[in-house]
Amino acid sequence: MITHPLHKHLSKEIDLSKEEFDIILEYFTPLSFKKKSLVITSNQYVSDQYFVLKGCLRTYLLDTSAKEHTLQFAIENWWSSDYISYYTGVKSILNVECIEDTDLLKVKKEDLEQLLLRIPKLEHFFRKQLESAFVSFQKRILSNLNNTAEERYTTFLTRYPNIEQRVKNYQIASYLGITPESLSRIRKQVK
Amino acid sequence: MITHPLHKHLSKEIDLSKEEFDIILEYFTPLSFKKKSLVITSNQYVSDQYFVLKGCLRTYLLDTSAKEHTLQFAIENWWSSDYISYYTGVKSILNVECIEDTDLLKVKKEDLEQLLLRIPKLEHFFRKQLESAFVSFQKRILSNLNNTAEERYTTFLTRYPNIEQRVKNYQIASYLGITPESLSRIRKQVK
DNA sequence: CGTCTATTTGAATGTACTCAAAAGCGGTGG
DNA sequence: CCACCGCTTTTGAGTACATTCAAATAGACG
Repeated sequence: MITHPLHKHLSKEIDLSKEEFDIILEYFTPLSFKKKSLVITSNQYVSDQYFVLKGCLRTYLLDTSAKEHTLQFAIENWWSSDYISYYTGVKSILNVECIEDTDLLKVKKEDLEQLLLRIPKLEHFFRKQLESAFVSFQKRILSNLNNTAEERYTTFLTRYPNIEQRVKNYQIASYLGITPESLSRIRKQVK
Repeated sequence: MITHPLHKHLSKEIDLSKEEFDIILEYFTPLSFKKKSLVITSNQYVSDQYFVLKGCLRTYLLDTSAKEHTLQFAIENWWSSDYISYYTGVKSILNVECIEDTDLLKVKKEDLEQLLLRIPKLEHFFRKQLESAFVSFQKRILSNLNNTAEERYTTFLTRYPNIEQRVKNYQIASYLGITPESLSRIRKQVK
């Protein structure tokens, strides 16, 4: 019987014995953050990624006029990081903040690469993970090109179910690329 | 001395002997297309991806009002497919057309997966490939959220250098998410 | 209960869009 | 080589829609 959330999550793609999973788990460090604290800030070299056990993260860009542009939300069983920095080695331009009190599992890039060598099945998992992340970002670009803000909003609600209660509307607006006022008017229409 | 374009391309990430590359090459089928022909059309199951030897491809979505939305261009040494269909197994929604007479190397998904087992280094290559594709799509989303159409246009020109001569402006407009008329006015500004 | 933050509403502004027409460009055939 | 045709780009005018700014309302939290 699989009880650990990360074990459950990995099991969607690969079979792992209790023993294998225990090895994996040793590579991860549990961390707890209070609401509003920042897990990643801009202008750093990011060498970790995070698995969300409980809570909710938001990844956003702060532009030159101090406006926030939300790239991604991450709830339970999602992964998060500044992947631009993580993968390419440049300094981060993104911030990752906790929208709620949040429990994370952190893993260092180097450690993960080692772990992938030790447990090759995991490499398969992370390739699949990347594939689906790639696909969902492609879909988002198509949605930006093809759909109105109202359509994107309803798509958002189905993609992040039950997230309205957890996330501020102005944060959703900044994900959709519109102002809070525009989202407010869209929400009035939708009803 | 490495002469084959695909060998050169793979060598940016991994070392391959002539013998190894010859094995790899057997998995690929050369194809030639005339300008304006479609490599992939919507409503199919896509099980191949393509490496561009010569020419230029454009991947686009045709919406309900018959407008085209360009997801990607692919010139020499780029890969192309409908990756949403390829990775998730759903029917394609995208079209891939040849903007010029184009020479491709085609590889079947099943064959590629086999090949990855046979030559594990290649798996590393394709993971890296996915990572950088993922990163560039994240950047594009951020750019859509953060930048004006004019900024996105100049970014586009640096990301696809020397492509202006090869691609119609209305196709660039459909990549940027604006009308050809708007792009025309932007181009007038930029000068 | 009061304060701070988030959301809604309204009015004015601006930016990108649509539609229509003209100009430019490239390829083909006479 | 030139003239024509089709396609692309540009230009202009009117329109629609999202934005900004400001103010009012609603909600959350100590």
